[in-house]
Amino acid sequence: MKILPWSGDSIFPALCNTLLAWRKSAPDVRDLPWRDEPTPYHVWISEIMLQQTRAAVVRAYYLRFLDALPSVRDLAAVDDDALMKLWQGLGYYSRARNLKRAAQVIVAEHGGVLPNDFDALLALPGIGRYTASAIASFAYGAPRPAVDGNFLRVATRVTANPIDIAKDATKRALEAALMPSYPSGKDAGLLNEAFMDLGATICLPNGTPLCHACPTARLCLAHDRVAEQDYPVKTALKARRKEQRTVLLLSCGEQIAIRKRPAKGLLAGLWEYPNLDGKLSKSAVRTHLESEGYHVLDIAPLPPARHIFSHIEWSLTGWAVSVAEWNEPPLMAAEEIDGAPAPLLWVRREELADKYSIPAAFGYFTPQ
DNA sequence: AACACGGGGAG
DNA sequence: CTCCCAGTGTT
Repeated sequence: MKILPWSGDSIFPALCNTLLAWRKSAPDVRDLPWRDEPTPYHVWISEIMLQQTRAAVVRAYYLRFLDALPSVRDLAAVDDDALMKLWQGLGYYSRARNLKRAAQVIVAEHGGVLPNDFDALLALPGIGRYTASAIASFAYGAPRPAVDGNFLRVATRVTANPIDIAKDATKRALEAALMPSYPSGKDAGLLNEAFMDLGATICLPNGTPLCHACPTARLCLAHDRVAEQDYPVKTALKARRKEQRTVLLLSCGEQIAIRKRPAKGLLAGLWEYPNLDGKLSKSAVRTHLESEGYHVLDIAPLPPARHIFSHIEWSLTGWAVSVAEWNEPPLMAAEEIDGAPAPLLWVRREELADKYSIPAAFGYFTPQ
């Protein structure tokens, strides 16, 4: 696909002027708490949470997170399980781990304050070009475009540019093309907000964009051609692979068995119910557990479940298994994960809900 | 450049 | 079902 510069790029200065004026013209109709007091810490936390996550979902998480961890130093010292509990349900859990790692760097190397330099921000774990630009503009007034999905959609639509927005080169080129049109100071952040607000409320991704309400409609080339739906152009996503797993809700008296997932990969470091590859029958589950040394008292089927990740689809078969108490420790179902045994942890039900975060993919089986 | 990485809301 | 969201890190 043709690379920038694109003929429509001459629109960019007028686009930025129009969007900035639009953002300033009306009171902020969106109730977004991170806009109330845009300190570097607040902007940072919100921007990380907002990655691939809708603002409506983030709101509650954001408020709870800041209540629990009001400062960079609090974050740098947070307990890992408590951190995951705060993040449970947001997905992309490496964001939370990177948040803590970056906080420790900020305390150690930047006096506990987010750096105001774009390259210094970019060097922190979990902060890429988008987030570095967002922090630099919202919190420090730097004239930098924050190139996210909204920005890419608006920029390519207004200029009717068929460039593939999934390509990294596209993001770089548009960032460079828009940078000269960016103001400094408070307006830098307001202009980035304008791109996001337009993309979120008017220049919509699916269905029909609300061009009748769009401040940039008169200079939008896609609108002029009645071709709004043709933009943005994006390479198709790869098909998901399908996997079958069998989940065991293992109970012994009042205790439930969970185990920690490997530190790398899918749902890294999170707690899960023990589970096995494939779709196992009742008798296969019994045979497996007895070979591990358990005395199985009862096995009952749980409703089948499905969980969709961005790149995997799980079909889950669940069994509620009751096992007899034992006297000799080490009666552990030592499932091999990446060659290393993952011992089971037996916890009381109340403790499970209170302290351990079970990701949604296994949440279907959480006992009531 | 391609892929891994969650979960949910909307059409 | 499909798309995609205020993306980043790894290979």
